[in-house]
This record gives sequence, structure tokens and C-alpha cells, in this order.
Amino acid sequence: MPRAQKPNSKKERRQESEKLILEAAEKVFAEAGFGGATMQLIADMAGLPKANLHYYFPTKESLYRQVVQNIFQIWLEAADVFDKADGPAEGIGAYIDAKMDISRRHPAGSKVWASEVMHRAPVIQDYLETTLMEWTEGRAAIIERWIAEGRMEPVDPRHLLYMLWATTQHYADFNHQIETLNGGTPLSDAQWDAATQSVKEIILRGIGITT
Amino acid sequence: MPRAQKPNSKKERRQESEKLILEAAEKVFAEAGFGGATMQLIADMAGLPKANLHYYFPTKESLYRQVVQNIFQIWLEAADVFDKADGPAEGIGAYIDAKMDISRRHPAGSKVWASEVMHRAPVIQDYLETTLMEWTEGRAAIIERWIAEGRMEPVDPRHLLYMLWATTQHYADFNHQIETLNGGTPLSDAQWDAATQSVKEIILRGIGITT
DNA sequence: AAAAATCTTGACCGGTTGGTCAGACTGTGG
DNA sequence: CCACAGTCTGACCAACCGGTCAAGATTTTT
Repeated sequence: MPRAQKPNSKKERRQESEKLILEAAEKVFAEAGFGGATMQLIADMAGLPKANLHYYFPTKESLYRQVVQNIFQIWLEAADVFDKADGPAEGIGAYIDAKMDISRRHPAGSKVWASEVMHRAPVIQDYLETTLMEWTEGRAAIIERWIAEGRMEPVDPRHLLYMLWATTQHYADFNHQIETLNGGTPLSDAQWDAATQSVKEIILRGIGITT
Repeated sequence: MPRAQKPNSKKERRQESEKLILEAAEKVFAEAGFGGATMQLIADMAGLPKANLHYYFPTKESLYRQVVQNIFQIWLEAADVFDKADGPAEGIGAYIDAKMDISRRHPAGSKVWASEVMHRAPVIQDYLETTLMEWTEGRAAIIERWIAEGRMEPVDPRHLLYMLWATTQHYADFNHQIETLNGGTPLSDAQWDAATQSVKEIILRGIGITT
């Protein structure tokens, strides 16, 4: 009878290895970029022989594509809080909270995403044109409704969204610069809270919400 | 007597070639990243044989370093408007104008800079620790003075600066995403103005300045 | 005009990279 | 216990990369 004495079974091992590879790949792609990353480096970081990577992911590009899709998924899920809110203060505030949390917990993934978009999105252009486009238009409509209801100042919804993305993602993509300016040490828990508070405070006041 | 019939003279040609190479390198580094860029690609884009690149820039890294330093220079010069202003509305407003202008006119350079910082600043870490650190502390002091004088809301100066950097740079680094969401076409002059206006409006109102 | 200094370039090289593959290994179903 | 499908890996390869170099071309200096 096939019990799992050790975490061994055909399917378990497969999932485990894939996860190991994807995590290593995310870090290496983030630190070196797609062009600078090597399968050997990813293999070393995952603790597997290089040929094993090519068993699970036939090409470097397919591995990269999976990493990008994973972070895009996380990115999209943060949007849920936006929909559940019944007003701009709650909706945008919670969205900033969620995106700052992603920046803190998935800095590598955020960098991979940023790098992909900066390089003209060679592998996820279709996502931008479909999923992201729909998402953006949907939220822009919500914001416009809030404006029409007089619950916030009339600002261009798209530029507001860009500002939300830019500001929150900055704490992931440029964390090295922020660390350097912070005396070479990573932000503490309290400093992350302060950062989130600052961002929320300025933006919410900026769209006419008094807390 | 050495007249310049055609744009030929030793020093002129040198400057011309270096400029040609640096412009090509900026584009290629921006599009492919340091690791993905090849000297051959840069040479082709500059219309020169590869060996010629190595005459002017001994290594790929030295060429890259020059590109990064150039954009850093432009970046720093935008700060002048900050100092000349005698209040937050004028200072921060003009700074946003200047940085949006850079994003528009030097998207490639901005991307190279972003990429460099994202990859933990392997070649310009010393700049971050010295020049950028001093710059940041200087402007933070100015902002704190404005706050003490009651000319703007008490916000953390550093997080305000990060927001300025993030928001303005976003229009360069993520211009492909913005173009896609704009229906696949680049922002028009009017749209750039609208973007700048939106950013200024939200941030200035966000720090308590009523226009 | 000759010599010196600077510039240009095709050909070349050692090292690295993504990817392949034959064969060993291992859990699984009968 | 066996046969089979799935998993693993060392060795290998063609392609490509950054960088070199010698020899020629061009400009500057004497």
C-alpha cells in the first residue's frame, strides 16, 4: 500500500520539484534579468542538476513564462479588495494595503513582472491586451461612479490607477535603493507600516478623502 | 591647414562615434537588459563593426557604466528646479514637470537606470551611497522646513520623494503597458499634459496644497 | 614627405550557454 | 515479482558571446 513515509510519491515529487524550481527561477530572473539568468544558476539555487530543469520545463522561456504568470495571478488577486469595498476610502485604502503587502512579500516576483513589462512584454503581451485591459476598465468605471456620486474629487481614473501601481510597486522594484537610503538596512516592520500609511495618507487626501 | 570639409577631424570623429555608440547602447540595454544585450547588437544599431566598439569602450561593462552615468546626470539636473523654488507648490510642481519631461524624452535611459537599481546596482552602488544619499537628505530637509513653516501637511519627506520618483518614472519604465492600455498607441502631447496635470493635482492636494 | 599617432576592421579564440540524449533509477499497477 | 511509465542525470554539442590582435588606413605632427 503506497503510504507517503517520506514526502515521496510520483505526483508529490513532481509538485515539489516544480515549486522548488519556480522559486529559484523567480529569484534568479529577478536578480539577473532574463538574459542574465542561466539555467545552471537556477539549478544550483534549486539544488538540482541542470538537466532536471529541462525535464520539467523544456526551455528557459517556458520556465520564465510560468514565473511571470504566477506573479500576475497574485497581482490580480489583490484586486478583490477593490470590488468588495463600498466606497473609495475603503476600496483604495485596502488596495494600497494589499499591494504594499505584495511588494513586501514578493519583491522578486514584482521585479520579474516589472522587467517583463519594461522589455515590451515579449511573453505576456496577450495578457496585457485582454485580462489587464478588462481589469483596468472595470476599476476605472467603479472610480468614475464614485466620482459621479460625489464621494471623491474628479480625477482621471487611469492616472490614479497608474499612481497606485507605481507607488506601491516602487517599494519592491527599487527596494535596493530604498534600503541604501535607509542606511543599508531593510525596512523594519514599523517602517513598512509607516510607508503604507504615508502612501495612503497622501493619495487619499489627494483624491479628496478626509480621514 | 586642417579645415573640417566634412565632419572629419580626429576629435570630431571620436565624439561622433562615442555619441553614436552610447545612443545605440542605451536603446539596446533598455530593451534587452545588461545580460540580454550583445555588443554585436549595439554595433549593428550604431552602424559600426563590433571591434570598433571595443576601441572606444574596452569592455561591455565600461560602456554600460557610461550609459548609466549619463542618465544619472540628467536625473540629478532635474533637481535644480527643486532648489530654486521658494515654496512646496512651486518646487514640487516644477519637479514633477521636469521628471515627467525626462520620462517622455529619455524612456530608454530611465529603463536602464531602473534595471540597474532593480539588479542591486552592481556598477553604481557608490553613487547611491554618496551623491544620491546627499541629494535625498538635502531635499528632505527642505521639505521638513516647508512643513515646519506650515506650508504643507506634515508628511514623511522620504516617502513623498519615493512617490514622486515612482509616479513620474512609471510613465517611462512602464510606457509599454500604458501604451497597451491606451489602445496600442503612444500618449499624444495632450495626453502627456493630462498625465502631468493629474499627477501634480493628486500629489499637491495630497500634501495639503490647494491650487 | 616621412614619421608618428590614432583609428578601423576582418578574422580569430577560449569560455559559456541553452538544450539534447542515452541510459540508470524508481515508484506503480497487475 | 515483473513490466512499464515516469523520473533523474552525467556527458556531450552546436551556437554564441565578449574580447583580442595584427595589419592596414587615415590623420596629425615633425
